[in-house]
Amino acid sequence: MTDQSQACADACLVVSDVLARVGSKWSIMVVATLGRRPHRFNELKREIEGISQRMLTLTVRGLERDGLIVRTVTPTIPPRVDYALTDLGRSLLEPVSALGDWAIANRAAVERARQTFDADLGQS
Amino acid sequence: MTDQSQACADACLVVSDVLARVGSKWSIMVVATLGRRPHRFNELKREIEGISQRMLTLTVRGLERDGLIVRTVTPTIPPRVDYALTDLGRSLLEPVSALGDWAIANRAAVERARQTFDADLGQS
DNA sequence: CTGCATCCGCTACGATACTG
DNA sequence: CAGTATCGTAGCGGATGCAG
Repeated sequence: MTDQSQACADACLVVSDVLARVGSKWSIMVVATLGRRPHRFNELKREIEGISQRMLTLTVRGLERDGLIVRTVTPTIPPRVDYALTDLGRSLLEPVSALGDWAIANRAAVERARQTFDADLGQS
Repeated sequence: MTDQSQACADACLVVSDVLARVGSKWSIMVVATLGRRPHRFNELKREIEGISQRMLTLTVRGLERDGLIVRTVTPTIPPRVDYALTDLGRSLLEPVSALGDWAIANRAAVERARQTFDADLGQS
């Protein structure tokens, strides 16, 4: 392995680590939803259509563990739990938005590439 | 679902789609490696330590399908296959680098948050 | 050298039911 | 309301062997 690839491997491990969390199916939706305003557990569940209660729990746990969101418990009856972005979470929103802009700007190109690829596959 | 969350869901689906590809364990490494210069199949395999042949094949197929990399076959004996970024792939490198910078800049904060979280878990 | 096919374990995920 | 627990399944990903 070259020095250059070693340096890349080092950086890539960190980046992969972040991407493993941010890139997981639901994390980005939770972060984006909380980016608008804080939400309660079931508010998140309702707004993020299709997510199961289990996955929402696991997702917010992971995000909280990484310090991207905070979980505020109000021990009333019924209990109330609010989730909100931390400063760290908000700072993540910026590069993620950049990636989001890329995705939206190039969605057509990607879609075309896929159709071409799949079509050529049929000819082989 | 509100109009706002509907608009988010729409955008998030696209973003998730991109992240599902880019965020997969090996894709970013392949893109980053090809970002430096084109590589042959086994060059990639050697530089990206830990990747299995199967996953490298699947990863480059996926990236090729999405139009992010090109696969050039030279039918000699032994056969030679080169992979390189497309313009689309290079344009992706920019927002991904931004995310990479964030990851590197905040790796310590995330690591600290995790340790704190895990420590508090033991107390509960 | 570059891949594809097969087998197989593992874990992520969804559905459901139960608790404080 | 906000979870936890359990179970079943499906797909990811590694190891190996074969082919062009």
